[in-house]
Amino acid sequence: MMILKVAVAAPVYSIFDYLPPVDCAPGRLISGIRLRVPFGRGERCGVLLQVTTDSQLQASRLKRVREVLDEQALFGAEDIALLRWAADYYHYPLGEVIAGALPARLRKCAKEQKGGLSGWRLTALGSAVDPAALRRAPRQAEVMRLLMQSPAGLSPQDITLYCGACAQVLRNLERRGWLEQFEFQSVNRAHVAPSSATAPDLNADQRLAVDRILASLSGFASYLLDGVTGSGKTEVYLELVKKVVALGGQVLVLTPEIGLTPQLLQRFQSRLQISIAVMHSGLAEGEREQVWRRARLAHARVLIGTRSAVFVPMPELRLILVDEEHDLSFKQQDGFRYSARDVAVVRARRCNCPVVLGSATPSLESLKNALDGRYLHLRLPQRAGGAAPPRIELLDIRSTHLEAGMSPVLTRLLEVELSAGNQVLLFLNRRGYAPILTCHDCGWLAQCERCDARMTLHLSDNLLSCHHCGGQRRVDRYCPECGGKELRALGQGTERLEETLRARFPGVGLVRIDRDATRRRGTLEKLLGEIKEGKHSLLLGTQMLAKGHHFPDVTLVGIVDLDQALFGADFRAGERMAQLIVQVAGRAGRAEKPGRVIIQTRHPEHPLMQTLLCSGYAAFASESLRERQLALLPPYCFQALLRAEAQHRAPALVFLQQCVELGVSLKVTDVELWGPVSAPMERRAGRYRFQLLLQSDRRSALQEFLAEWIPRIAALKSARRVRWSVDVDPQEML
DNA sequence: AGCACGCCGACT
DNA sequence: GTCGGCGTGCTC
Repeated sequence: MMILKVAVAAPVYSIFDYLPPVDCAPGRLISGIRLRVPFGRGERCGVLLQVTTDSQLQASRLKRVREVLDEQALFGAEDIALLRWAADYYHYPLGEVIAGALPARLRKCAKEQKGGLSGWRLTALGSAVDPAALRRAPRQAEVMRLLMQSPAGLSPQDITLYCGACAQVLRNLERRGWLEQFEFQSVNRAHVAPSSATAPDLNADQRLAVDRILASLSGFASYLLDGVTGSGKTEVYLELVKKVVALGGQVLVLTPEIGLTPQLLQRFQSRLQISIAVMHSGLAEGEREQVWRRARLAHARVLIGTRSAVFVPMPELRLILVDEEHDLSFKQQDGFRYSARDVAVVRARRCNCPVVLGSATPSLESLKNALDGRYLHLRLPQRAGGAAPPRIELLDIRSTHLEAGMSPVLTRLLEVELSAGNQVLLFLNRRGYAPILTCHDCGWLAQCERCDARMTLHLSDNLLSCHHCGGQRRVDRYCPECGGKELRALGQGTERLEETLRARFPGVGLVRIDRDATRRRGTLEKLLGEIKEGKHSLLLGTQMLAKGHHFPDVTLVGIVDLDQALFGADFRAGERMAQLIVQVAGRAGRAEKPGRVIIQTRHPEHPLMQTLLCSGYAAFASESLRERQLALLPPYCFQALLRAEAQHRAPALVFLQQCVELGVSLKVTDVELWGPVSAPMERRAGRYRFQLLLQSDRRSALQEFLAEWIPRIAALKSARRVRWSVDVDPQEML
C-alpha cells in the first residue's frame, strides 16, 4: 500500500501519513510537491516529503489526499534535506519550517503563478537558417547565432545580455517564422556568460582570494574572507559571481537587513549586466513569489537576499556568499530561531559548493572556525587604492561639561572640518530626544506600563515611546506623582543632538538617519543619495548609518557615547562594541582624505578598548577568544536557551521548574542546566519572562539532550499556559 | 495554532 | 433546565 509522508504546518513535532488521492497517476506523486489534505476538522496545504509503503498508524485511520497541487516539485531533494536539518537542529516543527520557506500564497492551497518566465527559441525553420547569410541584418544574425548555441532557449534578459536591447529584432525574427516564444516549464540550464564589463585590476590579496576559492568550485569548502573596510571584498564577490554564472551556476548572496541590498544590487548589476533577483522584507508578496519562482527555475542566476533567502530553492546553486557575516540580523529572533549564516554553511556542504563568509569584523565564532581549520582564512589587509586606515582616538570626557552630549573638544574638531568643507559623521546609538523624562521635584521617571523599562521622549511628535514594546503615550505636562510642573529630559538621543547642532551650526546641511527619520519607504535611499551628492555636511545617526555605506568625503567620525555599549549585560557586549567601532570608523576617508575617529568615553582605560585601539580588531578578537576559552564561553562551549513568558510570574516559573526536573530525570551528565532565571528585562510587553540556559562543551551532546527533552517539554500541561521557545546558539540573552 | 469536547457556575 | 467560561486533547 502506498503511504505519503506529508509535512503540514502545525506546531507539532511530527509529520503526517496520508493515502494517495483517488485516481492519481503514481508518477505525479514526487517529493517536494504540495498537497491539499484534510487536517482535523479543516483542510491544509502540506508538502510531500516521501512516498513509502508503511505507516505507524493503521491504514483505516489514515485519510486520503484531496488534491495534488503542483505538477513539479517546489523543493528539490536537497532543499528538503536542508529544511529537515534546520528543523532538527533548531528544534522547530518541520511543517512550520517548510511552510515558512514558501511564499505566502503557496502556503495556502493556491496554484503557482504562471507567466513571467517566457523565453525565445529557434523554430525548426529557424534552425536551418545560416546566420552568415544575414549580412544585411547583423543584429538578427547575432541573435540567431546566440540561440543556435542555446537550443533550450533563452530568456529575454539573457538575450539582452549578449545583444543589447533587441525587442524589435526578436519580433522581426518571429515574423519570419524563425523564432518562437515559449514558457519555461522547468529548470533553465542555459549557460550565460556575463559580458566582462571593465573590472578594476585586483590587487594581489584579492587575486589570491579569488583564485583559492575558484580552485574549489567543484566541492564544499568554507572561507572566511577577512577584509578591512574598503579592502574590496565586493570586487572579490564580483569576480566569483562572474565566473560561477559563466559556468552556468547560480549564486546566493546573503546580506544583513539594514538597507544594504539595494547598494549591493546596484554594484552587481552595473558590473555583471545580468538580471539579478533580490529578496528582502520590503518586497510585496506577489513580487516575492516571482523572485522565488525565478530562483527555483534557475532563471535568476544571482539571488541577493536577507536571512530568509537562505531557504530559497536554487537547483543550480554553485556558490554562497554571506556578506557582513558577523551581523546579528542573520539570526532570526523569534519563532524559528535559525542563523542564516550557519544554515548557509550547511547548505553549501550539502550542495557541494563553496561558501564565503565576508566581514571586516568577523564574529568570534567564525574566527574560531578559521583557527580550527574548518574555514580557510583569507585576509585582505590593505584598503583598496591605498587609502590610509582611519586614526581612532579616545576622548576622556570625565569632568567635562557636555552640551547635548558633545564635549567642547569634539565640537571644535567638528567646526574645523566643516569650515574646511569636509563631511562629519556623528554616531549616537539612541534614537528619540532623550532616554529619560523625570520630575525635578519628586524624581518620578516616565516608565513603560508594560515593560521594566523607561520610556524615551520623542519631542517631534510629543510622545513618550517604549522602544521595547512599541507602546506610546502623550507626554505628561505635569508630574503624575506630585503634580510638579518641571519635567526634565535627561540624556541624549539623536533628535536632541540634531536640535542642538542645528542651533550651533545654522546654515550647515545636516541630515539625521535613524529609524524615525527614515520610516517612510524610500526615504533612506533618498537621504543617502543626498549625502553622496554633498548636500549635507553633518551626518548624524544610529547604527543605520554605521552599516555598509561608505562616505568618502567624511573626514571626521565622532562616536558621541560609547559607554552604553560597554555596559551591555551579556558576554558578547565587548565583541559587539568592537565591531561597531570598527564599522563606524570604516565609513570614513579615502586616499587623499584620511579619516579621523573620536570616541567620547568615561572609561578610556577599559582594557578591551585599549587592545582594539592599539592593536586593531584582529588582536582584540584573539584576546577576546582567549578570555572566552578561559571562561568556557561560546565559541568554546555550545549553548541553548529555553525561554518562557506569561501574563503572570508563576506559570512561567512553574513550567521552567518542571522542565528542569524533566531534564534532571534524563540523567545527562555532559549538559549543564542553569536556571530558571529572569530574562534581562523581566517584564516586557506585559509579560513576565524567564529562561533556562543549557550549556555543553560538545555540540552533539547538547543536540542529543534537546532531542530527548523538547518533545517531553511540549507534552507538559504547564506548557499550555505559557509561551515558550527554544533558541539554539542564542546570540542575545534578551 | 485552531478547534471541539467536556465539565462547572449564573442566568432568562 | 441551558448558555458559555476555559482547561484538555488531538490533528495522519
